Amino acid sequence: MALKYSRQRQVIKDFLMTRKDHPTADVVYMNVKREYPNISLGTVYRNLSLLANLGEIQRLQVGDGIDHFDADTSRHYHVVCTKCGSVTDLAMDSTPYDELTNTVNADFEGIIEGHVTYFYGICGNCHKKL
Amino acid sequence: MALKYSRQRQVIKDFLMTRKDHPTADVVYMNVKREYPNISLGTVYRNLSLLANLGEIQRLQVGDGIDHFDADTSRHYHVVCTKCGSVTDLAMDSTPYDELTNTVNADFEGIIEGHVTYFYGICGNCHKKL
DNA sequence: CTTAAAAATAGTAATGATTACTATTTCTAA
DNA sequence: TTAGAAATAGTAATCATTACTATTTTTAAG
Repeated sequence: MALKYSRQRQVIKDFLMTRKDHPTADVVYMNVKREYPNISLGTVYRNLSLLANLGEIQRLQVGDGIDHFDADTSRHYHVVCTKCGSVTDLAMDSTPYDELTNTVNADFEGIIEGHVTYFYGICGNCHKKL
Repeated sequence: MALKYSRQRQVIKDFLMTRKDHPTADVVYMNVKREYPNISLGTVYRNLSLLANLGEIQRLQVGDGIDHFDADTSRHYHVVCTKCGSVTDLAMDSTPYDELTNTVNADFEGIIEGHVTYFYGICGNCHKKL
């Protein structure tokens, strides 16, 4: 099953690349619908999953039960605001990431391939409002 | 709404304390049903959520879309096996945890309260079989 | 030991994100 | 140009979890 070009997939990825707020499939759907009115929600889900599996985008499971997506595949962390639910990028070099993986691998009887970390707290915007 | 004792809640917590494999609500239900045949699935969900909110147990969202539960509320990490899906405890002191939180707080414009981390890889059992 | 109000339960229906299905349309290599 | 593979739109199904409601438990006070 060779991958075949699809206009819809391109539009979905293009849209995701314009956003830094890690939208859900439903948000992607509602926005893409504006320039592609008869796109199907199933198509959005299918392509987001496909792109995530190909490693072209990242799937984030931040704990609210809804998958979020990020077109930035470089290694970076995320902060989930416990007040407004926003998901924002966290600038940080990858040294702590590698250190943590190595520390854990040292005395684990299997193989640690990596880890996912989500930070929780009050985002900049909500903090200003207090 | 003061908390009132319930036999069901006690049985649910007692069962969870006997397990180290971080069972899902459905697994808890099936097991508790054996000694409490007419317990309801809704009761299991309601009490697991209640206990988690009270801080008496921990809810784990490991990425498989199903909530897992852990009666051990001490701070510790978990490894999710990418082969068999098992969730196992990881012995590690909390120094890396605090360090990571502090590192991130240093230049973040909001407030980081904590973070959740899940390690992914091959568990000890699956590793032996290779 | 009653009893009455609050809380919890069992059983069932509803919710909501996601996936599956299918007839039709779109891609693309020959 | 065309044929077969892949993708889509639209809809139905899935499945973990939550909501609802009549009934049962719990518990504190008389």
